Amino acid sequence: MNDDLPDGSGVLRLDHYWPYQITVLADRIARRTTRIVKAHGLNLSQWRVLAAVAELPGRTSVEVVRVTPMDKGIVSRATRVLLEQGLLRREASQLDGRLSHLFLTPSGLSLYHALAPQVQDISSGVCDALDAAEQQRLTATLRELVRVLPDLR
Amino acid sequence: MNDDLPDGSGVLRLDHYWPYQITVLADRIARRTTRIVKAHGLNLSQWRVLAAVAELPGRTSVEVVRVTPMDKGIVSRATRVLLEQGLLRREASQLDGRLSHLFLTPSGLSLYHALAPQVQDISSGVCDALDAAEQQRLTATLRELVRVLPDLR
DNA sequence: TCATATTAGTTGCGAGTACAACTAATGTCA
DNA sequence: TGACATTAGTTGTACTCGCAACTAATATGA
Repeated sequence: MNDDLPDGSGVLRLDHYWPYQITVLADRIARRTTRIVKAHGLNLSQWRVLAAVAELPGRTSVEVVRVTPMDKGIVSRATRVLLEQGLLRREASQLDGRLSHLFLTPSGLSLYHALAPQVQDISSGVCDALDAAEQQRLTATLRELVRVLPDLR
Repeated sequence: MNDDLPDGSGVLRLDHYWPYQITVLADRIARRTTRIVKAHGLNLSQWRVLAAVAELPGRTSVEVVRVTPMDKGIVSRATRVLLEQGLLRREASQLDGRLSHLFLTPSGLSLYHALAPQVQDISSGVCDALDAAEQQRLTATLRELVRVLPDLR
């Protein structure tokens, strides 16, 4: 992909460089998501923990870290706040005393169901710009990139 | 794109949701880039300013903010450090006393030429996973998404 | 030409993040 | 069994960021 390579002068063309495009997009998505969840008293990390637990109830902190671009320290602090706010509930594992499973409380679930559609609206308008085939290709390609670019943590 | 929609239960499937995939990818790119430039005494913001000025010498701070997912305060601080380190040079505009143009010094340019290939290597290995057509489509689609999802700042 | 609005850039400060050190529980293997 | 390594999760700390307030220069328009 020549778009990814510098021109003759050895200078990186930012707007033709896909890692840079992804960085810009991710920043815009994060700002919009932050704005939405902040209106309900959450920061972005707390929202991500909530969403990860909603997706698969019973996830442990380590599992949240694995599916999420967050440090385990951040997950720990976000979890504590969500527990204090009564949005999350924690159950110590019977099998392994080190870990505990996270679940949404009823109020956590209702907050999640209030927020998730708004967060999805960020992308739904954008998706209209792409036809179905393009969208399909995009997610497939992104999934491949995620697979090929492993996490260094 | 059904992949972007929640399943019947109203729960967002993170790994099928492209904004989330982009967030994960951007995080991995940022961590790797940070690691590379930190070894040369820069943080990520400082590197971004350096790269933006290298791409188009004479850019002002506001122009750097426009092409970059950074707050003007962050750009201001990053610029000051780069000026102090002798990597950047500033020229007050003759036409408008409020703005000044930024240029790389010789040592700034040589640092840029040392770092840029390493930063590019982050993606070049990854690109091998995609054939040329896929890569072409990816950048085109991303450019479209960037266009359609405007910056809120 | 003067009052008002806008823009470029800086700075203060509260909040959030990264990284590493730490505790406690479990796994490994002689 | 017992020494040692690994893993889950927490916490301390320095750094970074986001936002808004601020200064100074330019634009606007009666």
